[in-house]
Parts: sequence; structure tokens; C-alpha cells
Amino acid sequence: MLTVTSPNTVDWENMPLDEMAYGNAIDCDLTKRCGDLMVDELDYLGCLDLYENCLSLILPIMAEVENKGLLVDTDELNDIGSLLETEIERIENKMFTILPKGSFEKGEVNFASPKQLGEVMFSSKGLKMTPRMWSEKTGEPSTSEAHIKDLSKDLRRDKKANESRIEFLDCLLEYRKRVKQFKTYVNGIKSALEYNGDGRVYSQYNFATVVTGRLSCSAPQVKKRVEGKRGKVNKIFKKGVSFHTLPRPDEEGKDRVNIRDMFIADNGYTFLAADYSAAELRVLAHVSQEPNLIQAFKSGEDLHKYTASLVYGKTIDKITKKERQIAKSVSFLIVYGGGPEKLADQVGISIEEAKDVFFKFFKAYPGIKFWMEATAASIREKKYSESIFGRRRHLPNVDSPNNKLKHQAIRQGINFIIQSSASDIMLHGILSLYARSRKIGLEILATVHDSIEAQISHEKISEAAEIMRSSLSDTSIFKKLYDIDFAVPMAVDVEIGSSFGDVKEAHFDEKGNLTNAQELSEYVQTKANSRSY
DNA sequence: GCTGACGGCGCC
DNA sequence: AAAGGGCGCCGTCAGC
Repeated sequence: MLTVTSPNTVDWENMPLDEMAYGNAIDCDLTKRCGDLMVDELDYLGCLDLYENCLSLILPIMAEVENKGLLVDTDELNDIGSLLETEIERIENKMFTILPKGSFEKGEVNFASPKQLGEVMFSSKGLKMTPRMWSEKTGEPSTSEAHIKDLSKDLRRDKKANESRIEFLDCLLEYRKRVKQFKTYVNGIKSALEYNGDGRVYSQYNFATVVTGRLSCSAPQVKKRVEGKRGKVNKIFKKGVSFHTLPRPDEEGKDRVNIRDMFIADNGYTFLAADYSAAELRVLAHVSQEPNLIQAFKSGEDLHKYTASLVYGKTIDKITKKERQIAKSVSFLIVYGGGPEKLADQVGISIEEAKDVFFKFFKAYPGIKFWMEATAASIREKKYSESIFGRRRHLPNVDSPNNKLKHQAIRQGINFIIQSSASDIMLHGILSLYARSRKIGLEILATVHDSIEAQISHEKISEAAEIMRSSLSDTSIFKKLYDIDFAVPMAVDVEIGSSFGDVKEAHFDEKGNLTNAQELSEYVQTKANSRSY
């Protein structure tokens, strides 16, 4: 609320209603007055259409999503919880046996403290490794994953002499991952369930957080004064988790822990997820108007294979997994502003090879290079960049005397256009879907940047799948609303299953009909029948 | 006991 | 020459 200067010290839950009503009234008044001014400003800047066609409409829809929340499978939660507990204990014990005898005993050192862990890894008392990356802010030796992997890779050159070090580093990464899963999700969801009391968890979708216009997602919290304690608010209760950071299992199926399995559709409902395939690269095709990239998307071929075939001068059927992976990486690095060094690091090739890949990529898609250069020039001149829907990001750092900041601003500006445009396409997709969802009873449960999660009663999965696919992929609305001829189709994949973590691809025929409905629905029903709800 | 900065890492 | 965009959340630690 606008009128609250220190929200963390206010006890909302115990506030008298009239006091809260008064505060809210002031907020409404101020918001309205600010709103009128801002509408004029939006009009002046050329993005009032976006606000009226999309942003103003989507707010109440997301409020509905927030209030609906998601059902948690508590059996799954408990299973994952005890699995993680024993796993964490096992790894921790193992780590202490690896350390030199008499150096660090269990209970004496906390691996979660980068400072203490640094002692273990780098001091003469510990594993005596030589650091080569340091924190930018504090100058302390880094214990980051990148550093650990780098050290580990080097140690493996003399495997015999470094056996225990390598093992420790492997354990450390595993330990961190499991601890994070346990602390953030098992603990987090358990305490949320305890507070909510309805078996559900909730997320909050924030509209004015992300510079590009993406929604951010966070766990709503209640600040509360606990009985028996004096003074102001002294406890924070979380009502859920951020849905945007839920981990995926390392290897689908192989990892026994899949945090996403804990989130399920309501009893009698099937879980559906629709996501745009390569949304940002499609936007890149549109803004750059690169003919080969446009053709790649129009062809309906696998994009990364298509790109690889241009880069390596081979037919698509000759493209190896590795070549496809390289083509995929280089595409995303372009969107983020990454260079050959990152590519080499990511896919395990030499920097020379990586430079060659970049060269050939730009040769295959010359319009991308041209667009990036033209865009950079425009950003330097105007000090801002602008998305296809008229959103702007101001980038004063293009004039910074600091080279790093200067180049960073250019990358941010280029990425802004792509990320922001993709984000608004998705918001329009939500609107289209919502408009068609009511009559079949489809309910949106969550959104994650380029995907929408929803539920539908079992018997209507075919209709629901088709509605999700067709609403999200409809680009004709951009012509209608903004006179934009979108250059490529927005392809959408739909998945259907028994939980957020357990979905299988839906297949459609040319007419858009779901062809594997029978198989999917049997699978989902079987799963649902085994649940206690 | 609280706050904010920081390291670290999850996702798109 | 070097260059990864955008977030949220956890624990630790220093400072008040």
C-alpha cells in the first residue's frame, strides 16, 4: 500500500477493519489520481494500446490465479522430504570422511558458509586446493559451482593424486542441491500448508517488478505478531513458493526427487501445460526479419537442427546431437549477448571452434547480425531501446566511462526488445485463453514466462488441449490490435498429465485434434486413483 | 533481534 | 580485450 512507509512493521492480520479500510481508501484515491496522469503519459509514449488491450485486462485474471492456488500432494511431499533428509545426511557424513583425519569434525564446520567452506577447500589444514576465482565484491576465494567445476576438471588431469578432492567437490555440489531442495521446497511448502490449512499453496504475480514487463512470481507472506511476544510484528508466514524457480529433476525419470510432482490438479481434474516453443527466437526472427530464420520457423522443422544444418552445411538428417546442442546454445547466447567463450564453456569445445560457430551462425543468418548492429547504434543514439509493443527501457549507461557498464547496457537493450516482446505475446496468450476457458471450465493455475499451467475436468481434455494450443498460438490479434504482421507462427507445445512434474506431450493432427487423448487420459486417471486427496 | 549485503543457485 | 539477459529465495555475516 502506498501510504504505508514500513510494511514490515505493520501487523496486518490484527489491524482493526476500519483502520485498514481508511488506509485502503487513501490508497485508492492516490492510485486513481496517479493513474490518470500515467494514462496521459502512456498515450504520449505510444503504449496506451498495450495497457488498454492487455495489461489492464490481465490484472484481475492473475488475481484469480493467485486466489486459486495449487493443491499439494502431501504424500509426495512427505516422501520427497524423508528421501532428501536421508540423502543429505549420507552426503554430509561422506564429506567428513573424505577430509584429512583430524582436520574438521562434523559440527565444527558449516558447509553452507562460504567463509568456512573456503577454509576447508583452500587452507593448508583442509584440502589445499589453489583458488583461481574470487568474489567480485569481497575478494574472498569463490566456492561457486562454476569455480568448483573448473577446479574439478583440472584435478581430473591427475586423477590418482586428487581422488579425495574430486570426490569432495562432487559431493559438495550434490549436497548443495539437496539442501536447497529441502530447505526451500519441503520446509517452505510444509510451513505454507500449515499456515493455509486448506492443502494449497499460493503465489503472487507481480506486475511492476521486472524491467522487461515479465511477471515476477513470489511467495505471498503474512507478517504477524505472535502471542506472548512484545512489540511489533515478529514472525513472517509464507503462504506458498515462487512458481518460477521450481527445480526440474536433473535427468527426467532417473532422479528420484522431482519437486514439481508435489503440485497436482484438483480431484477430478487433469493437469495441462502449454508452452511456447522458442518464443524469444521467434521474436528475434520477427524483429530482425532475417529471411532464413523466418523460413526455419515456417518450415516447421526442429529449429536447432535447422540452424545446425546451415552452420555445418549438412542436411538436417545428418545433424548429430552435439551439433544440435551447439546450435541451440549459440542461438540463446545471441539473445543474451554471450560470446564464443561462453559457448566454448557451455558445450565443451575450444574457443577457436566456438568463434567459428559464431561466424558461421551470422553467415547463415546475416539479418541477425545486421539487426543487432543497427539496434546497438540506435540505443547509443537514443539512450533507450523499445519493444515491438512500445515498451521502453532507458539505458543511460551507454555513455558510461566504464567499459563494462557501457557494453552491458547494449546487451541489456538488445535483450530487452526480445524478452519484453515475448513477454507481452504471452500476456496476450493468457487473455485469449481466459476468454475461451470459462465455457469449458478450464482453470489457469500458474504461468511461467512462456508457459501456462491449467486444469480441466478429466472428460474435457481434448477440447482443453486444443483451446490452449490455438489461443496461445494466435498471432492474428497482433494485426488486429496493433497492426503488427507477425513474421513467424508462434508454435505451442501442450502437455497433459497428473502433476506439474509429470506431463506427457499431446499430439495433434492437422485439424488440431488431440490424437493421443485416450492414452493420456487413462494414464492420468490411473495416477489420480492412486492418490488419497 | 533486526536489516541489508552478499554468495550461491533455482527457473525462463 | 572482454562481454550472459531477466528474476526470487535460502543461509551467513556484519553492523546497528
